[in-house]
Amino acid sequence: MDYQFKDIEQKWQQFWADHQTFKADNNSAKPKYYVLDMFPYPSGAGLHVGHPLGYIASDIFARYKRLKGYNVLHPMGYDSFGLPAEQYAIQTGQHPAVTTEANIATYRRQLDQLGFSFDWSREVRTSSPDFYKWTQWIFMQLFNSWYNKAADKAEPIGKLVAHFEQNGSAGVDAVCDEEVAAFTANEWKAFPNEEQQAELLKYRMTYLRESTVNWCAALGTVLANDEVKDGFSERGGYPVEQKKMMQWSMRITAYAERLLQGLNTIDWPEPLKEMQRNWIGKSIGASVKFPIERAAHLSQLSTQDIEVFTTRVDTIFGVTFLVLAPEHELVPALTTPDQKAAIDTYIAQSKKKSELDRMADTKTVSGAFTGSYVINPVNGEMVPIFIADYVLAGYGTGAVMAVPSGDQRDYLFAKHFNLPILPIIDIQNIETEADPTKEGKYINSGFMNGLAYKEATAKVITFLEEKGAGKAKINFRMRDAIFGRQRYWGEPVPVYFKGDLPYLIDEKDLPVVLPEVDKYLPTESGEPPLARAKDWKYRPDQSAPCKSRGGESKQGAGVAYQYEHSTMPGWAGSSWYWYRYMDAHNDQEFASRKTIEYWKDVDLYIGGSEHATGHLLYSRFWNKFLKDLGLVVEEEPFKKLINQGHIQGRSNLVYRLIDEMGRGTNTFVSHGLIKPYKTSPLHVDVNIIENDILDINKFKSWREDFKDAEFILENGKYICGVEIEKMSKSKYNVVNPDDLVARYGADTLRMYEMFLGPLEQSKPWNTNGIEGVFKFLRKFWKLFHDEQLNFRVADDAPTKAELKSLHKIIRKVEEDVERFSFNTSVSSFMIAVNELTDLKCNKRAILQDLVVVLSAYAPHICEELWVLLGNQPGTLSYAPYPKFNAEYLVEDEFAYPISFNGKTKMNLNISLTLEPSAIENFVVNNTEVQKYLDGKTPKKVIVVKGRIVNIVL
RNA sequence: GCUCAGAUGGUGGAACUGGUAGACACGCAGGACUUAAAAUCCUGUUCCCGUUAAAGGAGUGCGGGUUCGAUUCCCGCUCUGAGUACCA
Repeated sequence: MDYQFKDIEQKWQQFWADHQTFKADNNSAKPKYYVLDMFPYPSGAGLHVGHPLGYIASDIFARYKRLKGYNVLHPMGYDSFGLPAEQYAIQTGQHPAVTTEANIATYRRQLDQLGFSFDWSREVRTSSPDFYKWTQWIFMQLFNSWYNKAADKAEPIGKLVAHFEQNGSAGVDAVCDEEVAAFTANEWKAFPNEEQQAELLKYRMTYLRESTVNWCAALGTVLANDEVKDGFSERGGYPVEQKKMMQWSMRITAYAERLLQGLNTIDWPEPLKEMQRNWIGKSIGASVKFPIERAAHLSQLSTQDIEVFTTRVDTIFGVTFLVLAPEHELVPALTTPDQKAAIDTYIAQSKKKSELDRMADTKTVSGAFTGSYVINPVNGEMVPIFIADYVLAGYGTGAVMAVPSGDQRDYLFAKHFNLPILPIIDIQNIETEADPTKEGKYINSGFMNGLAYKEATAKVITFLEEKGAGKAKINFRMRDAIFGRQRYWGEPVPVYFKGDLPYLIDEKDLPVVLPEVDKYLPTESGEPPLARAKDWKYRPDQSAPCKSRGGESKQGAGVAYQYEHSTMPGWAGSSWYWYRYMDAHNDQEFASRKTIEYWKDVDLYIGGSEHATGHLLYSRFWNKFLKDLGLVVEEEPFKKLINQGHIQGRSNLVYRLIDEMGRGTNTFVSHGLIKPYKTSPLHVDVNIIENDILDINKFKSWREDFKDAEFILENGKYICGVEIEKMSKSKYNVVNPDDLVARYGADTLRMYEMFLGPLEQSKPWNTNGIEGVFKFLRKFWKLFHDEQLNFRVADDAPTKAELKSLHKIIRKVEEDVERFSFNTSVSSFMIAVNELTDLKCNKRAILQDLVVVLSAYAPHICEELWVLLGNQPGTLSYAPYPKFNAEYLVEDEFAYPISFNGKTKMNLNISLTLEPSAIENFVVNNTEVQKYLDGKTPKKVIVVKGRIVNIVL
């Protein structure tokens, strides 16, 4: 039979599904290996040809590891909460669950036809109540925990309460809100419960507080920093403004240092680690308090000082002014009556400036004087206070000490406002710009004069600490993550309110299921969509008895409390989902201790780098938290991570001739001939084009108005123009895997996607060349068949040449897969099959091993041939990978390249047993070499055994 | 601006620790088979000069350097892509 990929692929996909061939065992004597893909959001558009790239790579790896004798966990699921389904629901009234279900069905069909070896019995969906029950449960653990800096880990809140009861707030070293109260043990015990709860909320790992959020009015929701790009929402591109709101937050900053340090222990791409480091943004410096000069108008001011953060506390004698962000809370109080007008104007001005303007315009210097002064703690000098929008309210303390001699922004500001610029290091050159040098000795710096950078910094910090005016401090750029979204299609937060205070619902009442609503929009009063749910209230007294506490059932008319109306953000479910795959159907725990101890962590994670500062950071955070509570065993969840590149679209263009009136005609000019004509380019469906040549008939029937189109051809063909851009429907450049599978089969598509180039490289999709892979598979099929296409393999002993081809590929694939170089293995498979075809090899001893080696890449055709070879159906996936034997590759001769001054001129066959001196002798006396030598004696002869001979003339 | 990644034929790419640059494939050209097409097979294909299948020369973004020998290492630059942005 000929290679009937359609029948073969359907048959084996069915077989794998029926026999659960890839079901992983939670208990095995084999070593474990966990291969994970970033699970997709099931969008309505389905998969395009770029999506499976990473899945194909991980599938090859997973299949390879099975052959190598590992117990492989390779699951798949759906990150199925998200905005598009909700937007669609708003437009159509269709429940997001319905849309999501339909989209998942499409995804599943598309994934299935590519022959992935997923263990579908473990499928997860973040929007399913069985799953989000545990997302809510983890939220509850976060609510019930605080971060103990002394232990450097999160601990149950009960431990903190016990401390309060014993010692009051003294001796607590926690990561918490800034304005926590100080109290004794007795005071604590005397607090009413509400006050205790309010105080505890300032310590919890997830907490409620008023924060400035990115509010997107068009989407009716709050966005995370990484969902905002240049002042616009990443999704939809709507304007985003700053707004103060009560919001759930996650105390990820507690883990800043551990998140940073952990990066050194994991095998991730360096650029990705760098992105996380920048995001965490650790800077080591000092905080300094500048006492406010007590001018008459400041008598009412509550605070004594202005605190700044600086990384160059050594330059403090060079401070000639202070700058506050316009939004700084002390600005109104500091402003003197005669400066009030100027300050108000400036604040109004900078408020008007959008985020975008502020970024675009970094050159113009602007600011205003408050009229007030502070005292420099090191020398008692009066320092004027300005406001300017180059200081950001959200970073550090929102105030900086300005050292114009060392900082360029301060320098420009000083020039503009005619403020003094004081050099503080002897070698500083501040003629035209600031000089931030750390070399040289200090001058104009009081007790630091004559010192070098290191001693000076140490000395000034000691001085400030003794005076109580400052201390060494580490500052992080990373902020706590806002955890609430004013949307419908997300996990409900398992919290209800008594007055203003949040309380967790009882664990036995999990999951809090998303209620039905009439519309998926915010209410008229601006409440989130969940506020629309009718009679959606929590009645703690009516909830069923809790067995673990042995409580009694109290039926009756309990008080009804309001649930939290915001839902969790998109990253909630994806921050722990890999644990659920370990034990996907457990209804007692998010995953059992036993399975977690077995699978531990993800050995290989493949996905896009766009998740660097979102999903991948939040996942590490939750993992560390779960580790602190002893719920999981590893500090880092993803041991090794590979970023697959992005597949860009490759658009094809036709060129429509424009007539004298400037109107488009129905004549199209081939790309190579457009120069003399006036044309306008037009996107054309890439699916009616092959090798950039337009199929004219298909073009005519593609769109009604082109049915009478005429063409100006070159060499009888219409050649299209090419442009690389994003893959999108409007550009007609979307290539659907379904079409390619129908035409060439999944095995061809899988191998072609790998053949395209290195996995980690981004590249435009180009279907040109897929034929080469298809031909290869047919050639492979033919090895097992005679001229009449009857299956025929011989049991003869293989020849040396055949064994050499086989063992070359056995070793090559091992090496390539281990270093994720899938493209080079595909080439090597082609070479092997070309060689065996030339050798007319149809020996079972060779072909059977070749089938095993290729099966990771092209599983369907290999399963079919495996059975034709007489093996049990379904055993191929767990067959042992053939053992490489170096003996078959041993050569006794090598064609040494002979080069003169590094230029290769010829090759000479020389025995590999010869030693360098003998080789030199042989080469120099060779008549051909003599010709090149032309009677001269070589200055030097370099011989590298088994590699090269270089003759220096 | 800063950080990171990259640049090799007409195209995708290969060359793993410095050792025959262009493997493998696409495309193109020519040929075989065929009434024709598809499929298949064969030959050629980095560029320049040139021919009897000669013999040369240049060549991995640009300019230097180290080395017997550099796509690979070092220095300086150009361009492309990604991330980030007044971070004190």
